[in-house]
Amino acid sequence: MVKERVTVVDIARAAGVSKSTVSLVLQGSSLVNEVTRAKVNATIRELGYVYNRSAANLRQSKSKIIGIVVNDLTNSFFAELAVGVDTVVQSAGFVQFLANTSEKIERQREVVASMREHGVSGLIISPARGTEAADLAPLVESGIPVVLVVRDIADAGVSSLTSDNHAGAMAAVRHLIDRGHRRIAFLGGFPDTAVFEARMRGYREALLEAGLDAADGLVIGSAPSRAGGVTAIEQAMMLSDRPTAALCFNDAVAFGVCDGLRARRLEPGADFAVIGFDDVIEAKTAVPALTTVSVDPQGMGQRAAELLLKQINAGRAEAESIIGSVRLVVRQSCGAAIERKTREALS
Amino acid sequence: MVKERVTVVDIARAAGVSKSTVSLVLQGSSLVNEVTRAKVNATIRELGYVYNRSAANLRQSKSKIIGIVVNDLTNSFFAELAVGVDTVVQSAGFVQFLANTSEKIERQREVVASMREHGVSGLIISPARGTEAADLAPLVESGIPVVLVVRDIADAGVSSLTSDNHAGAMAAVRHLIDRGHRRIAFLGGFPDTAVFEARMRGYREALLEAGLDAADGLVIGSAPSRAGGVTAIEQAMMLSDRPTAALCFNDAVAFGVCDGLRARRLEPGADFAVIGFDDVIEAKTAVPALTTVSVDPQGMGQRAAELLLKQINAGRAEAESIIGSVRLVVRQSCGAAIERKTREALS
DNA sequence: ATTCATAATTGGAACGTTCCAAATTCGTCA
DNA sequence: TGACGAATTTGGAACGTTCCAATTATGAAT
Repeated sequence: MVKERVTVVDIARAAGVSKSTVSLVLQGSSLVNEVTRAKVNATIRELGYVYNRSAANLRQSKSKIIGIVVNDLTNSFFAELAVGVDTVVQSAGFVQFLANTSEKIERQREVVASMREHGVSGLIISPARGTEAADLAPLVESGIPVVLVVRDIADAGVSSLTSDNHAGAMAAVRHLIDRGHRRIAFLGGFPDTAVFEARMRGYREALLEAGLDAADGLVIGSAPSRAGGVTAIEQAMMLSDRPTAALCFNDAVAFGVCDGLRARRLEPGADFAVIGFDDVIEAKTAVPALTTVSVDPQGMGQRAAELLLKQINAGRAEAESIIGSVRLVVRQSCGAAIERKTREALS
Repeated sequence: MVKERVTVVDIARAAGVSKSTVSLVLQGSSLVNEVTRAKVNATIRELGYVYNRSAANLRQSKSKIIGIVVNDLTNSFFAELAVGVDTVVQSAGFVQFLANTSEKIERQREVVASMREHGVSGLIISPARGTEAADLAPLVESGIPVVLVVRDIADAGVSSLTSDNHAGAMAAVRHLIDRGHRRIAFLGGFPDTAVFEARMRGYREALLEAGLDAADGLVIGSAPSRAGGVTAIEQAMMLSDRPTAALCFNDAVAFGVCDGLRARRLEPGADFAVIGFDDVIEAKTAVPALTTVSVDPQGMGQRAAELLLKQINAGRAEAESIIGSVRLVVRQSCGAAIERKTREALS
């Protein structure tokens, strides 16, 4: 049962042409006559030939592989990002190496090295916490296009695709203020990340703009996960002067906050307004449907892939930083004000 | 800026040894003297050499790549499965090609072909709906180990790792019956899949065992997603004789069912019992915490990877079918805790 | 018939590694 | 000193492709 490999020379011999001709057919060259092309293709099918990309890579040192490394595939935001990348990358005839770092910088070093050894022709990376420009230096030195997604790294000299976290956070908080909220918390996320910093800055700015003071006590960090959201809201509810609304670091945290509220017999949307960030796929079907700042992870993955492919094809493109715009999607979880108004109207 | 490649010969020249020696060092052979090894390693670092796996693959036709293809990466069950695979595969020095088929058989064909061309030394696949044994035939003929996960395919002649869907469903339904439920629905999932069939059979059998009749009307299919769960429960509630409990096809459906119940002002766990299947990571933090049949997706990914690696190392292992055991994790969505508390209060 | 342009085809030399058989060095023992 | 075995080292020859320069076939124009 151990079949030995069928190679181009086998095909060539069987079809009565030279291996060069077979190679030409394989790459769809227009140089080859229609009838020979047909004959060769027939032979290929007949002998069950499979193309050996390792060999091809060796000769023409450019592979059809791109790498994508994410810090937490378990988070559906990143899973969706990955499928976004996958769709465009696939249809461009590339294939993706996907690695998950679980936020561990050591693991990230390994996988990046491994990808380099495999000759990826480009890399999309959502870097683990604490990644520095130096970690990416070898890549850029060897001329491999890199695009950072979600998290930017200062002075890395590579392209990046982030979203307008600052504007998104401002829009969300303004909305809460418009609805009459005065004590608004910012819940979840690790404070030492650039994304946290940007969202928090937007939150602060919107508060100041409205003449509200941005007390530090209402900013409560946590793991950026559902479980983290639960603990963050618990902490928030222990405050002497409780908030009535919260902007959450991301949707996962927001769901956790909803869970935590229910555990206290508070109905999210009615008794407390919550807004998320990301607009993951579950946001619209959840009950109450989550008001959130839409980042469109899948679209982001697609754009990142397009950017990367552009750089790969261009040979050597200079770094560009794209800040994707973002929009507030108002659904039900921030409906506190409405409910209150209704209640007042009834009384 | 365009650095040309540093190769083993460059290292050899710089270190004053032959390329063979460098190669030996690279593979950590014990044949080479300690001091030369050190010298070579120093040179490697100094010149910034990066190993070229394409070249190595070409020579010793076995790569350090395994492929994993899943039918829906957006579903966190599969995302977790993928990270499970990733962890063990990484630490064995392999790297994974991950592809998402979005349940499209055509896409699956492409990605499998592509992986073959890249010379993966093994493949883990959760096949798209409608995959037949013939689709995998080329793989097995060329001696590439394949392990099916989650969904088995009859007569494919490859290893498979599934979970005991039948027993899990029975346990769940028995539990509901024990709690006094008599009208129990089976919600969600595509009826034309083996997994659906197995779970449904378990559901039926548990009902019959208890002398309840398994009316067809209580089995309602839908997309195996959160949105599908919403529609399924809506349909169930339109029945003249409504169910009081449901076993859901998977956790995503179960969450959707909870959403749908809330939309009707029914509290899952209190007014209606729901049990999921899979035990995804959110199941324990959701409110109410989801009672579910635990399948441990990450562990499943790990076991699949281990099985695959075993076969890769063994050269040619015969197919084995593993049916992972499964256990019911009782949390709050089936009303268990509440009932218990009530009972204690009464006594 | 000859010439010439164009279309098609083709050998061989890479690409960067591993593997094999053979060669070299080294220490030890007679 | 010579011989011998073990420990190291080393030249090629692969591996399966692509690319280049060169060759051959084709057909039209003279």
